[in-house]
Amino acid sequence: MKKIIKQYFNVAVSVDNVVFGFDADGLKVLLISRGSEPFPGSWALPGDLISPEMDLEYSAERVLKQLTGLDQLFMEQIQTFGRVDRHPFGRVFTIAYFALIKVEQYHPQASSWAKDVAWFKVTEIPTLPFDHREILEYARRELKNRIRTQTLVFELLPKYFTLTELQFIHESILEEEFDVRNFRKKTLSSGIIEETGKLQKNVTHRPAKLYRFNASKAKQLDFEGGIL
Amino acid sequence: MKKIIKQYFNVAVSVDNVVFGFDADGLKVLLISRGSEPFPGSWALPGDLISPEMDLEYSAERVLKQLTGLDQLFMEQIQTFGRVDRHPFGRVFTIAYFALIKVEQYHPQASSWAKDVAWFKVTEIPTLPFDHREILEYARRELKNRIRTQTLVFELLPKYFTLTELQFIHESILEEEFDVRNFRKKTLSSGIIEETGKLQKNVTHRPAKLYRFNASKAKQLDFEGGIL
DNA sequence: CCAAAAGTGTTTAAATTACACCCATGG
DNA sequence: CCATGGGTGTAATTTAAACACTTTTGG
Repeated sequence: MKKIIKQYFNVAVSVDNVVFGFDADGLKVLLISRGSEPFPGSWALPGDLISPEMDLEYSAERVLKQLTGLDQLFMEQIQTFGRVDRHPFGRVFTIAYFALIKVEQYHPQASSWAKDVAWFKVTEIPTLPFDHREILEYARRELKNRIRTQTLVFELLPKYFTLTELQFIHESILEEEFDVRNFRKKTLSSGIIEETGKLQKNVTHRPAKLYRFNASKAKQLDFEGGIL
Repeated sequence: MKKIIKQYFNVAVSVDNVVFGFDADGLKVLLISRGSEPFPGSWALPGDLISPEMDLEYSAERVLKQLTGLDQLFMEQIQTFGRVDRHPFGRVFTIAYFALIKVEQYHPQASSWAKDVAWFKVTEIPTLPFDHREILEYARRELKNRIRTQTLVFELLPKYFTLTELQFIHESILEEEFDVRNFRKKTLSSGIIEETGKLQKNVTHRPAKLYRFNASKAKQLDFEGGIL
């Protein structure tokens, strides 16, 4: 028993969060500027070693909150990365999560050892330490899959949104274009988004109708897949 | 740095493998009878603590080989489980993998601390220790998803198989029935399975044609999804 | 000749794709 | 009145679903 502890209970576990956000110029990822070893000064996924006393799910939320102030986000586990040499301090397994955020409604702020925090377009990511690049690419693929098979696109949109935004977000994530009329027909016929009667304000063109996701209708219809 | 080591490098990581097999009476899972603490004598998923010197992927293969003799199987990571109290010896994160096996072509044998090894129908699983029940159910759901989105059903079938077997395996995994004619139309039209000219032998009814998966054709067609 | 599973086509309904013009607003 | 993005319908094609009888073999 003592031998077992010595032989096996000597590794560490971390979580790394891939936080996706969405705004007028497309899909973004939240990175922090590291203020401690290893790799101080470099942009990286908000992640940290986790303490043995907390459940895994909760640890992921806590790390994110500690580094960025973000809380109460939609989060799901994606994959664990365990290459022997992925961390310079020793053997660290990292469990990657992704989180989806309504950019307008939260204001991430660096805290703890994070010196800064910023959104980066997914097409303009700087060099990342550890295997964070690999984790990010994996997360992007998973987001593609899950946007098609789960009803989670609304986690990225504000409460009121236009169909054009809904289409643009799908196009950004799936890296594919859709026909405007077919897209509208399909999404509206799902029965899970509804008109609000409101219109866009202060736009220099015909104002678009604002829609909202009807979660209770979705539940009632047993709607669980993607909207496309 | 020393503090960090003391504070974080004191947990363990294990892998647990959910090995799916398929034969005439349906979908099976391979379990071992545990010959060591904790839970000696109980049936469990073949899994074990892993050593800090090996890559994660390789650890999963190695644990499976050590306990059951099985090697060179198709394996994929599914999810990591990290409830604080899931292991009585301390904080153990476990990374679950699933493996798919052609039952006819391998003969699992208990070794190391596994005292026995046996196939159990997925509908007749005994009580399992740790959170193995939860892991198994998660693996079944993942298998359902992946059978529809990846070309992996052939990992469970022998080299030569009948279309009835192909249909039965889909029905077993997806827990859903399909129309014979529609099933055959769809699978054959995929272009990735081919007749071999061979027939079943020693059956007490009209012998079925034997087909085989044409992997190079699949690659050529960029066929990546499920066959249904 | 019987039992048991293999094998085979057509019709209907539903979903997907392709495609082009007018509308409402602010400046 | 112009620029900008919002908004709309129909026909053609493809895909999915429903459905019942004949064939081949071994015993």
